[in-house]
Order: sequence, then C-alpha cells, then structure tokens
Amino acid sequence: MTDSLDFAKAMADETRQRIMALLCCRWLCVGDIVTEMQAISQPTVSHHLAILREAGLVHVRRDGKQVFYSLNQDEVAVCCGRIMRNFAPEVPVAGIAVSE
Amino acid sequence: MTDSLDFAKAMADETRQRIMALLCCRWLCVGDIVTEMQAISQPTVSHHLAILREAGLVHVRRDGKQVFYSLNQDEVAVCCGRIMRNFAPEVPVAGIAVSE
DNA sequence: GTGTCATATTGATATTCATCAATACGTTAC
DNA sequence: GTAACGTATTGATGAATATCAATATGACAC
Repeated sequence: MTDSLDFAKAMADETRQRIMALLCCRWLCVGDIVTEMQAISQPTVSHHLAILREAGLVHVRRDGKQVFYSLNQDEVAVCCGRIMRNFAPEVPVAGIAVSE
Repeated sequence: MTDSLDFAKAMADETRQRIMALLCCRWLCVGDIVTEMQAISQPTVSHHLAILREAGLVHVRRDGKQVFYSLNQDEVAVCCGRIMRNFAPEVPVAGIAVSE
C-alpha cells in the first residue's frame, strides 16, 4: 500500500508507464518485457520493475528461472481513489468510486 | 488537459502535493501559500505553481497585485479517470467512474 | 512619472533519478 | 559438483529537477 506521493512517483516515468501498459491484463516474464521495450536494456527494465514492485503496482510470480509480472489493477484503482478523496473531494463521483 | 504522464509528473513531488492540499476547496494568494509552506521560499512556491498551472491542475485569478490559486478538482478527477481506464480497466468501478 | 508591493523569472547549485556495462545471484539441467 | 540461463544488483555517468538568492516584471497609489 502506497500513499499518493509514492504512487505518483512510481507513475512519473514514461518507461514505467509503457511497462505498466504491457503488463495490463496479462503476465509477462522479464525477458519478454525487455523484448517489447525496444532500446531499453535488461538492467533498466529490472530497475523499473523493482520500483513498480516496491510501490505495490505489480504482481510477481516466479516460475523456474523466469519471473513473471502482471499489473496490479486493484492497487491502481485504490491509489486513484485516494487521490480523488484527497484532491477532488467536491467532484460528485469521486467520493463514491473506490473503497479502500 | 494533460495525459497520464504529465499528470503523474506534476503530482510526483511532496511540495506540490502540499500546495495542492492547501488549495483544495479554497482560493489562496501566493503570499498566503508561502506563509503556510514553512521553510519554502517564494520563488520555489512560484516555480511549483507554474508546474501545476501548466498541468491544468489549478485555477488562477488575478486581483490587483495578488494572484489567487485554487485546485482544479475536476481536472484531478479527469486524470484519475484516465489512469483507471488505462491501467485498471478490469476493476469494475473504474470504467464508469469519470467521464471526460 | 516614482515608489511600493506581489509575483514571476533568471542563474547557479545540489540532489534525485534514468540509464548502461559489468557482475552477482538464483534456478534448472547435467 | 559444473554449466547455462534468466533476473537482480552494483557502480558510474549524464540528465532532469528542486531549491535559493538575486533580479525582473506587473499592478496599484501617489
């Protein structure tokens, strides 16, 4: 569970958002992520996955030598709900959208 | 209107989130913001206000010599809705929470 | 016009962070 | 055990950015 600042920092990078998009609704191992992220090295991908992991924004599963990642959509929704309660309390739909 | 990356970058700073909290549901002029942000200089506050302004996250109103700012809650909600559609499409409430 | 006040901008500095090459670690096969 | 493979970590470098002091800009009063 991250607060609004950690969540924003985790999302504040184009490479990480591209990785998040890749991991939305499917599991990919690190090697496949590296393949899809053209011109980004494996250590860099691993670095960004670590940041997403520490922010709780990805699920991780080990299978033999490979490590699979998937986007934690629930955590994304929870963090967005928190931002809306903090910074959009007067927008009607915001207050009832996501429970935590 | 900002995309998910610009929004996240604008929110990815503790000082800016503190300023946003100050401006939530009320108008403050720059001087009052500086007073409330202890140990942060006026140029630094102005710098952060410029970033929030360029991200569309604040309303601005001039009154004589003073410039008043207020949080744009609607834009916050719109950006959160965009993030949820992009990165939490399978969370039930996310898809119907905010229209754009 | 001048002076004063409030805010914005400039220039410099320090910190944070993204990136890569090289290396270490963990797992499986043998 | 060793070798090979996949991933994580380390160390170094460059870029982005937060911060401040000093200055500039804009608005009002006179």
